[in-house]
Parts: sequence; C-alpha cells; structure tokens
Amino acid sequence: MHSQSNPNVSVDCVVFGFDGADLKVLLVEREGRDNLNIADDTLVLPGDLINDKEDLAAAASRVLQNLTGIQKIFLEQIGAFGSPHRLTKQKDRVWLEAIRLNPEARVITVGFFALINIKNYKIKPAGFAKHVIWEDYKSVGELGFDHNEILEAGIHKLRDRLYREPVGFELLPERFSLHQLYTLYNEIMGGEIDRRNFRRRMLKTGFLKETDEYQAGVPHKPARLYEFVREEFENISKNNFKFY
Amino acid sequence: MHSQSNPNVSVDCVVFGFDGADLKVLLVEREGRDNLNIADDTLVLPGDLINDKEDLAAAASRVLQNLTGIQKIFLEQIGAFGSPHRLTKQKDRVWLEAIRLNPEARVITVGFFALINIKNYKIKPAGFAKHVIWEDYKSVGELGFDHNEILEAGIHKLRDRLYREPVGFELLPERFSLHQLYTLYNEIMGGEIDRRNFRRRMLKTGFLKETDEYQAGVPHKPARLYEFVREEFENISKNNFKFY
DNA sequence: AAACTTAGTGTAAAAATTACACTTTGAAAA
DNA sequence: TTTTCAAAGTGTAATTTTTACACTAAGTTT
Repeated sequence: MHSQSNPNVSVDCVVFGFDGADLKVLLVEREGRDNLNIADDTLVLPGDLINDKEDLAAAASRVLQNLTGIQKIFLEQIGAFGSPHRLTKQKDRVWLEAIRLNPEARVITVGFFALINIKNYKIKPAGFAKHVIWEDYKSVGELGFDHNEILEAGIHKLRDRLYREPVGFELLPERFSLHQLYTLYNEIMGGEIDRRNFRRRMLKTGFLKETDEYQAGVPHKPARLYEFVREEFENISKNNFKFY
Repeated sequence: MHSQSNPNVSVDCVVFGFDGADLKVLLVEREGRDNLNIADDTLVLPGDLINDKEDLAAAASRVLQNLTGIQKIFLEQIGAFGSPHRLTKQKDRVWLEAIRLNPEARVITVGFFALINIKNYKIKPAGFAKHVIWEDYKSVGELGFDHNEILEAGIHKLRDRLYREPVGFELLPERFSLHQLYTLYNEIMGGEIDRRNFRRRMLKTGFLKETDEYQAGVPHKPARLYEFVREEFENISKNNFKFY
C-alpha cells in the first residue's frame, strides 16, 4: 500500500461543503480510519503521502475520491506547509509510529481546498469514508498535526477566490434561489452583506440566468430559481474582472 | 554539503528587483554556479534542496543570503510545484546526473518570491553570486526545469499582493519620488495607470510622509521625496483595507 | 381568516473613479 | 543670459459605484 509512496511529501485537503445554511468542513476520525490499536480521538483533514509518479493535485484528487467517490471536483492549491515541527505533537508522534514505515521522516505537506455540494454528492461509505464527518466550520476544535493552520489558510484562500471567481456556485445545486446564494456568500465571508445590494450586484453580473422554476414545498412565498451561465462568465473573465 | 539535505523537497526563489525603470528578476547561470564539466548555458531561478531540519522559508532565506548577503528580506510563498515531469527535460537530466547524489529522486519544489531594492543591496560576489544576473522581466527566455512556470506564478502573486499590501516600497530606496513609485507600480501591473490619479490615491492613503528633501542632480525640476510610514499602514490594514 | 415566513422591490446621498491639459521649475545647451 | 528640455506638480466635472434603508407580495400553516 505504501510501496510506492514518497516518504517526504503528503497532501491534505480542506473540503468545504454547504448544506444550505452553514459552511462545513470534511474531517476524518484518525483512529477509525487507520484501525489503530491505540486510543486516539483526533480529527484530521483527509490526506495521504503522495505516490512517486503522481502529480500533487492528482494525489489530492485520489484522497477525495477515496472519501467521497467523486471524480471531478474543484481543487485548488493552498500552499506548502513545511515547518520542521509540524509532526512533533505527542499524539501525532504516537500515530506516526503506529502507521508509517518511516515515522522519523521529514514530511512537508501541500494543502488543497475543494468545494462540494453536500446534497448532490452523498459520501459513499468506502475506504476512509466510514470515519468521515461534516463539521460546522465555526465549531472545528483542535485538529491533529498542523491541520488547524492549513484550514485557516484554506478559508482565506476561499474568501480570496470568492472575490474573483464564481466558486460559490460549486457549492449549490444546479438551480438555486438567490437566497441560497446569498446565505452561502454571507456565511463564507463571515459577515454582514446587505441582502438587497447583494441581489442587485449578482443579477447585474449577467451570469445568472433566471429559470421558470420555483421552489416547491416551502412554507412561504416560493423563490424563483436561477442557473449559473458558465460560458458567459468565461468570456468576460478574461481580463481583470472582479466578480463580487 | 548535501549531507543533511532532503532529496525530495527543494525551494526556488523568484527575486524581483527594480532599478528605477524596469522590473528585474534574479537568475543564476547553472553551469558557472555548479562548476559543471558539461556545457550548459541554462539560466535558472536560485534554489536548493532543503535541509532536513530547516523550515521552508528558512531554506529560501538561506539561498538568498548566499546570493546577496542580505539577511532580512520580504519573502512570501508562491506555492508548491510538483509535476512528476518537472525535471525530465533532457538538459535538466544531464545536470541532475552531474550534480545530485540521487538524480532519480522525485523532487517537488516550493516557490517563494522576494523583493529587493537593487541599488541598496549590491549583490556580494560570494558562493553562487559570481554567476548571478539581473534579467529584465520582460526579456526572460526559456529557463531550466519548470522555472518559467514558477516565475509566472510569482508575478501573479506579486500583482495580487500589490493590491493589498504596500509591497512596492520594498523595491524603492527609503526616500523616493512619487514618479519612482508610479513607474514601479505601472511596470509591475504591466499597464496604463493614470499618473495624476495614481498620485492622488497614493497621497490619500496617508502612508506617505513628505520630507523636505528633493531629488538632486537631475536635469529637470527636482521631485519632492517621500517616505513610507509603516506604523500608519499597520494600524489601518487590520481590516479589509484595499491598498491600491 | 389570521399569522407567519421569506420573496421581492427602489431611491437618494455619498463616495470613488475616470478622463483629461496646462503651468512650474531647475539644469543643460545654445 | 536666454532658450530649450524634461519631468514635477496641480483641479475639475461627469460618471459610476457603493451604501443605507423599509415596505409590500405571496404562499403555507394554524
């Protein structure tokens, strides 16, 4: 299993999901995942050593496919994390010694972030996935290794991207209401976006196509659903375009 | 020399400099640097394998100190570059086999970018430095390895930062004219910034302190010199401040 | 029929951005 | 010493963008 893996380089994935209300992060229960015979209730980001002939993004992709069964998802690099002390917490040492061929090896990790529409892609209970949970971003506690640092860098990158690219659409169903889009943006930005201004700005971009479909089964006035017009975006975004 | 280096992880540095007119990049002549007994006229970014207990940024810092003698410089990570094919060009293979203990090793590299005021810090001719050149950014040709890709990522990161942080000041002398600042920004952005509007906006930020000093020895009206007020910036930039 | 919940809508004031051209000043050349 | 050259320095009006803000509409549940 580890036969062709490179002992010095790993990838870790910050997978954001959205359930319509809260921003979530995919975490793994280290003990269950690795069948440890030691007590370890630590949560970590999904990750693995890279294989020797494997591209970094491909490794991240593999990890996520093992977790979720999804092949093509939005993936972007956060950066490399290489403090010589990133694996020296006591609990992490115990885990390394239980699981790694070469527990002393210096490991630098490359972080990626991904966006998943929680409702579209049910996590398939295979491999890792038995021990996977969606944690509310705001409630994430202390993770193993340096994974809190990677997560922080991930949310920053996500906010950054949100200003320039319509990444938010990855987190929504194909057809969505402006309220859903608003909630998502507001949640990610952790802020107080004005609802009316948000609506106007989004509609003005021209990337939202209104459909004739409306919400159904909601106990209030049903909202019109919209679609994202990808081609339209790609035309305009060639030059210094600011999305939001 | 290579005794404690990690065979799988390197750093490479995109060092930008400014001479008052053009944006420059620091490149190394691979042949001269490494005393090869093979013909190799390839230019590369300065870089090296990391040492086993060395932080990534520290490794980049070490490389730059060897090159320039400068200790504390602005350094920021660009990201990790890890294509399995990044070292497979023929010329690069020859070099690897001449120089590396383990030329077959998979190497992922972490890019950093740095900013240097060319006139303040004369490159000291030590170590690498004998074979270092400042190349005009616009004239950079094909570099070794995947270094063109790293350079491109570096300029993007620099432009990105320029919008949010006063990184530009790192490239100028302590006291500078608004024309110098304008030229620098215009050069980095590769664009057509309006001179009068630029001046107004910069002055309005409050980070420029006018001094009583003027340019000397120029064959035209001498410009007033300004200083950057770092504390002022750090106070204001706490929240979502957009610098330019 | 009343109450509840979210959908959906407009405006006015303030701020920011853009486009644009002439005068000033000192050094160098004539 | 006068002229010329090169960059310094300066202001305004029009347009666009941003912000703050509150009520009516529509469908569901009670």
